[in-house]
Amino acid sequence: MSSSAAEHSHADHHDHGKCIADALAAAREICAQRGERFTELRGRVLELVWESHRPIGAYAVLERLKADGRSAAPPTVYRALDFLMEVGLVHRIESLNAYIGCAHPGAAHASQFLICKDCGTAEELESPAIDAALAAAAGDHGFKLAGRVVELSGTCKSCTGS
Amino acid sequence: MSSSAAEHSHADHHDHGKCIADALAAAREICAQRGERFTELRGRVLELVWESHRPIGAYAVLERLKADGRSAAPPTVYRALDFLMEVGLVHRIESLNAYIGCAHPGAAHASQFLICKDCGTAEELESPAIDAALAAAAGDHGFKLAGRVVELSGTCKSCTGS
DNA sequence: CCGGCCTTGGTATAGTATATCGTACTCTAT
DNA sequence: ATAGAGTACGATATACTATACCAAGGCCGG
Ligand SMILES: [Zn+2]
Ligand SMILES: [Zn+2]
Ligand SMILES: [Zn+2]
Ligand SMILES: [Zn+2]
Repeated sequence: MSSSAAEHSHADHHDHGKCIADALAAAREICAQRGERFTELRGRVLELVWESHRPIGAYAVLERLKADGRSAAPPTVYRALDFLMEVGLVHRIESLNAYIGCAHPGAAHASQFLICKDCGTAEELESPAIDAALAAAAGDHGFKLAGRVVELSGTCKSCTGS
Repeated sequence: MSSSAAEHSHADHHDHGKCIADALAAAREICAQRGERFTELRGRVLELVWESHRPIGAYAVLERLKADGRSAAPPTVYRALDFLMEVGLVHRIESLNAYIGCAHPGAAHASQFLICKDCGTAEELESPAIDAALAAAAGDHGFKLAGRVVELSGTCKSCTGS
């Protein structure tokens, strides 16, 4: 396995394997509850998204699928990603055209992302204060709020220190 | 000139021509102050962005440039858009891969967008409350904030009424 | 006028996403 | 079991978005 320098630079250098396994187990659970099929392909794509542990592009997922020896094309991965987003297991980062595993799947939530320009990580927040401010602003303008894209870029704590 | 039904559905059906003229005049002023060259091409691109009066894609701008009889290619429009964003005359909407004229150019500002899924308009806000909430959340996580992408989708006031 | 810098033209290519069609699988109801 | 409906996947083609690169022309300070 390979580990980039950026990955090692992080303070919370958790057990990556457990991290992924937990995400997959939770995903299986959630899909079962919702009566959705958590197929082998979908599981593998989710695993790949979590393995990167930072936002990963659809075509990067595709390459890794091919590296498995599996036959795959763009629609293969986009379908899987669309499904995973639908179920709430994956988020799309609009400003990066990339995807990342949801840190708190299972419950509907409006999240925000802190995207480090140095190490590439994207931390998922669920700040009620931000969401309240967004809802208030929308309400002030008679806007019926449906979707939120909140992506903050800058330098994360770990990268600032070094 | 053409006007779509969606455009007409809006309550604040302002004088479009004046709207564009004002934006161009302000742009000329700002570029002069900053010692930047507001060339014919850049002016035309800004004009086209404002003409659409909702987020417009780079390739849509390109088509309109060609319709002028001008020779143009993708880099032509991307260079102009990059310049206009640099100077703060245009914003990019990440979730749409599109561009829109800045409603309050000249001063640095963090803005948010209310994007109507029905009529396609994108209203630019500058909510201090939202920005404060974002800054607070970033600070809580030791994140040094540099860029903000806040794009809310839903249904605008005009479209909700009808 | 010269030389440097910025702007633009032009071509090629990279990167991201979807349309479409056919096949295989899964589940369910007869 | 078998038929049928619905879903998921394979495969090909294409659309959409963005950048790399080099050449030519315009502007401006010397
Ligand atoms: Zn999430
Ligand atoms: Zn970092
Ligand atoms: Zn603005
Ligand atoms: Zn609307």
